[in-house]
Amino acid sequence: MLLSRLAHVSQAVAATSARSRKIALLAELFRDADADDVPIVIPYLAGRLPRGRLGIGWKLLGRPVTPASEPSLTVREVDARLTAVGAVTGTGSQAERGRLMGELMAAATDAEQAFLRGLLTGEVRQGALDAVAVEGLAEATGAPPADVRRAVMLAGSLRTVARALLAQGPTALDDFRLTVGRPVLPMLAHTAGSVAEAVDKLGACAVEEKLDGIRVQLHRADDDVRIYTRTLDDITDRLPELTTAALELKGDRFILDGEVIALDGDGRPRSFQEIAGRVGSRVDVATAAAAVPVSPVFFDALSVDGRDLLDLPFTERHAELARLVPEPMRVRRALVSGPDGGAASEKFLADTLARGHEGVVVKALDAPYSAGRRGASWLKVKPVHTLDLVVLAAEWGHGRRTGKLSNLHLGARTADGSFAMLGKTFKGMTDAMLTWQTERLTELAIEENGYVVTVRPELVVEIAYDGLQKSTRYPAGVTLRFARVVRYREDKTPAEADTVETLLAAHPEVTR
DNA sequence: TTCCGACAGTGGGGTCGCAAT
DNA sequence: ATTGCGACCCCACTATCGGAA
Repeated sequence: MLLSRLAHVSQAVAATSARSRKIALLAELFRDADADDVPIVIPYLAGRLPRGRLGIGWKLLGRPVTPASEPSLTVREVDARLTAVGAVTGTGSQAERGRLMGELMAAATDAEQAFLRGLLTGEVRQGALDAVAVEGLAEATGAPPADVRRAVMLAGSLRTVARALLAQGPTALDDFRLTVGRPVLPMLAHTAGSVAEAVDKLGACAVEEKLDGIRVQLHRADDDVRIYTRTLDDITDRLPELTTAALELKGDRFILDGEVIALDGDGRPRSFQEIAGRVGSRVDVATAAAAVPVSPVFFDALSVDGRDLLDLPFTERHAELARLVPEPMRVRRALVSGPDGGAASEKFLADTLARGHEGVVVKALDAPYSAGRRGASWLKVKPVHTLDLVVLAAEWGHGRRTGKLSNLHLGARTADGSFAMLGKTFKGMTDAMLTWQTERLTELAIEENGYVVTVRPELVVEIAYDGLQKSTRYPAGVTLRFARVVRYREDKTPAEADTVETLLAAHPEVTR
């Protein structure tokens, strides 16, 4: 199959907003793909490269290359050439990778170049990623969409399922079962405004502490232990503590879901930054482990003794977990229901925060494990802080925000009356807000360089955020975590904006 | 040779708009 | 009305490479 066909379909998919039409377009293409094309075509059309590290980003894509006038590249040739790019390492590799990329781009037409560029920078923007590709695959093969989705969750890979499905037809789906040693996409949570709201929605539920660390899925088959991240990366070698912990459990075949955190001498959780740094260290693991030893804390069991627990209610899965994993290695929880459930869960949240954790996750006791989905039966609740900050600048948006000033640079007042930048945000803006702020900020502009519009610091905006973290990037030495716009405060002047001083005082643990 | 900046690729994430149910 | 998905981009961190010191 020619790459131009992919590029063309991708454009057509991007041009329609109807989900059903996107699915039909993808299905048509999948039907036409050769067996050998399938493992390439499917992920490409889902907006992802089938292999891992390429070492090519916006920089090494380099300057525009004169496009070919006629399409000639096949998807298999593209895949082979990209694989070759990824294989180049060592001294001089950046230049060589850039050169190979340039050659590939020169062989591509204008439309193909645009598609490749999007693929490599992760900006396909066709409004169809994995989930829509799954529907398309179902339509192309006549398999029930729910079964395809489930197979993808269990295989942890769209590509694998696609290949089997197109080669053998719908019966191939029966082979995808939960298997110890093969990771499944983890279940995710929605956000609720308060524990009362969450408990009210879910009925009988467990309120569990939410730990601010790295999500892990632990597999043990006899002496073989594997650890996977949320995106199914194998990080077994980076966390030897977890292998040790897994081998000490009274069972030899299981899959557990949990979080990795690090505790200080007093048993209080260390910062997310420290944990993420530890888990990200893969070259000198011993040194990293000595500096930040981590411990696993589990909250769910997906498989025990070869029994698939995914479809069992949480109550039963947790009973299995409790049988296998001793108390300190499980998250703390409280069972609540009925009219006084609200009060009990509020107290649990307060206690959890007092112990230094992030918040709670409220989980329905009767719900199955919805692998790979943001299930409605898990609701996280975290305290939200707000600040009144001043807009210092804004960046031009992309995609559906093209032509709108989008990403705001946020500043807090300092002692000398100037403003210190604390971070940026593009979240929380409605379309109306985007239009309004583009107009207003253009009026306040004092400088523009094509990307950033610097403005007179006159506009006050209320910002919600989850907490402070240390920063080497910003002058105050801190930045906001998950900042988002709540509303503009036209009733406030910049002189009434919050100060760096009060912000630091509100989060003493960060600078201590 | 060593150091440092830039880039790539991980991890963590909230909210909006639209289509479909 | 509600749900699911994709788009919008943020932060920090580590690893790697290339060029400056």
